[in-house]
Amino acid sequence: MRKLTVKERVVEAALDLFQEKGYHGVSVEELVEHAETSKGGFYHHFKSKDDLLYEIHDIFISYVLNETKRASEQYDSAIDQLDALMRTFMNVFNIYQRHITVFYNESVYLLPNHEEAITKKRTAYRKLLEQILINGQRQQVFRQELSITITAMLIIGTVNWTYKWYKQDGELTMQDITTYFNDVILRGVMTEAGYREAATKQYLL
Amino acid sequence: MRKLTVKERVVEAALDLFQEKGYHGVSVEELVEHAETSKGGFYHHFKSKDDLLYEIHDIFISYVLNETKRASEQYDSAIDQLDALMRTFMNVFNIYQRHITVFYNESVYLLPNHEEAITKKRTAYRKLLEQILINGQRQQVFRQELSITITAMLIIGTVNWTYKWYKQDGELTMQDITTYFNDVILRGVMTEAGYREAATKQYLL
DNA sequence: CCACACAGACCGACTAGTCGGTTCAAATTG
DNA sequence: CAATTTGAACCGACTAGTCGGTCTGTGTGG
Repeated sequence: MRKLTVKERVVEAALDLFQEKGYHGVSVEELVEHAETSKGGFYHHFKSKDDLLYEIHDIFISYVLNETKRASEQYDSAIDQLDALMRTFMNVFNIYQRHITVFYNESVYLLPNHEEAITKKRTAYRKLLEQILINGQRQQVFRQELSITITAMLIIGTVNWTYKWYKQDGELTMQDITTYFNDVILRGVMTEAGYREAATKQYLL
Repeated sequence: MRKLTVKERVVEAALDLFQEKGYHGVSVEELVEHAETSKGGFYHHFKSKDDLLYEIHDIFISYVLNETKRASEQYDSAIDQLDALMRTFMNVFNIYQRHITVFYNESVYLLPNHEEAITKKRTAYRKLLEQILINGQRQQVFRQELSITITAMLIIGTVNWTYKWYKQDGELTMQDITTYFNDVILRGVMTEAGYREAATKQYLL
């Protein structure tokens, strides 16, 4: 385990403190104390307190976006793609839950200054999911009468909300949760043909 | 339309401003200006700025809790109950979307001071939903292998997340959205017997 | 005249960000 | 290889401003 840089220590401290007390509940003073650095050190690496919040967001959203793209490109079947997307997102919880929590709690304060950069990546992610749903309709495995937009929102809502209640040391693992989610969502969106494919591939309980 | 009281004007102003700029993005100064009152007026009605945030939350959660209880008590069938719960929650969006937005965005800052009061009502709501799912399993209309906890979280996540993207003046009405949500979720959780009941009752697309 | 609703000047605590200064390791030079 | 230079990393006292909350005063309806 290599020694952490100051910048990394600051991010670590921020994740712990922001998650607990919120962005506005933690002063830069308190932050640098936990990170075992100083005000000077902090402002050497970050333009502002706001800038730190943005970086935390970007670390996480970039990772999710890349991983999801990579994962879904490995498959042709929309059912496989949807499963991959879900698993990818749920996997990053184990690494990035603190980032996600901080991001969703504080995004109101972040938006005015970094709106463009944020919206871009979030839209890209939504499009990725919507494309999978469209693929599924083309492949006749997802029902034609589905609204792409609303279905996408249902899925995003389901996975995103997990940050509000998932506990890493709880009795449910991310594996379990994803399996359940996939089961309910797939059954909810699939056609008969899709059902047969998913059953064969053991996606259902 | 009767004249609004100072207290009501403050709450109205808070909902508009907090939704846009967040709780910490709005000073009491700015708030009372928008509400066309003064600091004295504000502190005559509220113990603190924090207290206002709590009231906003309580107005909304109390309403949802009562309405949901009332709605689900009207039915014996778990399918009807789940539909009623969904419709109730989605309906309050048209009245309380601003409350909900403020509440979820700022709940981190609210918790330390009002933890007990908040947790109580939120837990009550979750229990209500879980009980409906259990009823459904007893009635053999929801699948036995469902995890009550995870399914409840999927549903709560789906409906709660709506505050992030639903626009009152958008092309989708809350009616449309709820119908889609119900369709996907019901298909996801039901047994064959449940499917026949729901189809008869026109809950599916 | 008194209780209540409200006004707004004021206070004190707190905090984001600055800035002159220090350290130290690596690059440059003679 | 020592002597010297350089500059990035880091420090922390300080500032300028903000903002939640208080307090005294004032008008008003009963």
